[in-house]
Amino acid sequence: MRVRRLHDWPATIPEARAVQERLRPLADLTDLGPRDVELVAGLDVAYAADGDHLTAAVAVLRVSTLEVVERVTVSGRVRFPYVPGLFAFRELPSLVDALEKLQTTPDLLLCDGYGVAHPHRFGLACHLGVLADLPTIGVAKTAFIGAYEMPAPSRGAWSPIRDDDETLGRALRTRQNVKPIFVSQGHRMTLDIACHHLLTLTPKYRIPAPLRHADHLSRHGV
DNA sequence: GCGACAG
DNA sequence: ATCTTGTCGC
Repeated sequence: MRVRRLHDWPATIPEARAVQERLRPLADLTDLGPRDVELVAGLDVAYAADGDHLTAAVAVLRVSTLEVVERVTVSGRVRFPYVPGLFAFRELPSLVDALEKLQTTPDLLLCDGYGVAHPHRFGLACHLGVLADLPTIGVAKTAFIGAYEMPAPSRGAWSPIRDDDETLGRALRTRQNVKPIFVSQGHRMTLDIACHHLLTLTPKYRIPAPLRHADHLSRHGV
């Protein structure tokens, strides 16, 4: 699939911040998303022990069966340090390369990290959604910004992630008695519908199937 | 000013 | 993210 080139990859923190400010208005948080979602892609990046090389992976699954229909891997190098709030500039360059190798076009992208629940309301999921021009959901494994209360122990239970008077996402329990995942909107997807999709994509483990496959693919290959 | 801080 | 063993629970 094709990915829009809306900017060069910045090398400094001020440049990266400027890119976020410029792209933020392009993220759509009101669109309900596609009526039918058949193919969902999970994206993840694994780092080599040397801290310089990395592997970006994309796994596309058919929602109805959760079978993997396509896998793509790309090896690259770290181009940006890990800075909370600028995480996208570390992983997106290689993830975009991987997406461009994809033969199929997913209906929805699941990102490892936050979307709008971000210090400047433009996390990796929003960023990738704008560049790929596709609906995206941010799925994080640990809390970042905002406050939340632990949801009830049953699968499907959730509680809002809030920052003062705004709701930034949800702590969603995808498995009974297992700590929740942190969901936030990326692009062209409602928070409510996002959680709906995520529960469908998480029949057995804590992490949604597309992201589990991408994780394994990025570090073990296949 | 200090600490915290997606992966 | 990555470096790492055993162990509790469904």
